Amino acid sequence: MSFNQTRDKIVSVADMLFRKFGFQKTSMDEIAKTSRKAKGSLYYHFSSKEELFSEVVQNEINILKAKLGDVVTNNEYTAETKLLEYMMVRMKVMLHSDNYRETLQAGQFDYFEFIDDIRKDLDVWEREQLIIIINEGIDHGEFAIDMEVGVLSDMFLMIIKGLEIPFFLQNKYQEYFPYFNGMAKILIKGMR
Amino acid sequence: MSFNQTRDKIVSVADMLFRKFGFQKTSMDEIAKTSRKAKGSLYYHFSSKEELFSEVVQNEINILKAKLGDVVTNNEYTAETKLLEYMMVRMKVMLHSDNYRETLQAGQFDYFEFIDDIRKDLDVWEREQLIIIINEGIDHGEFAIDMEVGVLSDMFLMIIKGLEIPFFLQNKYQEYFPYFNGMAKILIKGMR
DNA sequence: AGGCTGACCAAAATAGGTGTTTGATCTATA
DNA sequence: TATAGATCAAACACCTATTTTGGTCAGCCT
Repeated sequence: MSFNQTRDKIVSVADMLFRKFGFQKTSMDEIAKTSRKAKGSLYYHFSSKEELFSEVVQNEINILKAKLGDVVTNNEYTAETKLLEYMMVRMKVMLHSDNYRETLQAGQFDYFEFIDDIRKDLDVWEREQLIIIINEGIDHGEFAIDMEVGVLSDMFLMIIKGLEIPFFLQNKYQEYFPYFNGMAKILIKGMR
Repeated sequence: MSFNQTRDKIVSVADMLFRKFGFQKTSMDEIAKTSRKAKGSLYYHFSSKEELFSEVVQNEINILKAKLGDVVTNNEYTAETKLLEYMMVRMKVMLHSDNYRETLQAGQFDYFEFIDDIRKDLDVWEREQLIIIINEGIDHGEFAIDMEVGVLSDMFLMIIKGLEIPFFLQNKYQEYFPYFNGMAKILIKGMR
């Protein structure tokens, strides 16, 4: 097995186990045994358990970014549709990002501080995407905003992220998701 | 001391201690000693620790209801202003409802199931208030809604409650509150 | 009687000590 | 260079003894 094959194997096994048991309940020993590598090998490729987990989470976030990016750059959509799709796609993809979602509990405990950089990067990136959409909407005369675009973008993010906890950590996804589309429409209508 | 005086003393001491140490870290022994009553007295007035805590929480919720009720019945406000004020007042009052806020962690742990009834009552009540405001807005021609009022009310509640966790449990209140007013305005504008 | 007390109980939480598992390192190997 | 596995200190789980806890009850006081 080549360098990259071994590395990928470790990451995919780690992803599976972290998904199944969570960060703390998954040991490096278990990852080593399941991937049929020695523990030393894991530490040859990753400097720590946290770094390995970070990579797993980063992969999930890259998927999220890719799907959201598709929405933002899809020129068959109006700005309004983009905003709506952005919110819907985000929720749907997040539902399967088990490892990232686990880190949302950060507020309660003090694990996952090491993931803060990743989270902040995502925040900045999403803010940029929303600004792009909103500016596009303003240019096309779809939106008429009387406040700064950056602030508006922040508020959107605040709402979407505010819903992450009840949706995913309190398992209200099934209950609330049917309303989500209607709620997004009101939000967007408020920007016209 | 009369029956009611003793009872009030117990409740106010319990409120103080629960506020300070939380439900689990406050013992009935401590409440008894601090209020200079025998433990038996506590159990003469309240059937259990949970019931005592429930009363403390209920008091906080009654305050919240009173202040929100003032907004809803204030006829100097338009429906739009009522909605805006409702959201603002709710956040501000909630900030001081320490004991109720503690129960928001319910999703993570299994304490506080016994408070579910109280929480559901509040949900129902708030839903009613929002429906009142929205209907008023429709009657006065302020709002033009193309969906059922009950559903719209649910969505409003979902957003407000969704923000409780980041605001209060993740201590983002100071950071996010300045944006809250602007966000509420957009939401409300979406209903015109 | 109604309101309150404090000793009392079983169950739960805690403290202290032991052995195992854990994340991480290091030398050896091919 | 890439992988392996023995090895280490620290964290963790596990057991027992002790304390604390929520809750009860017979009786006291007014």
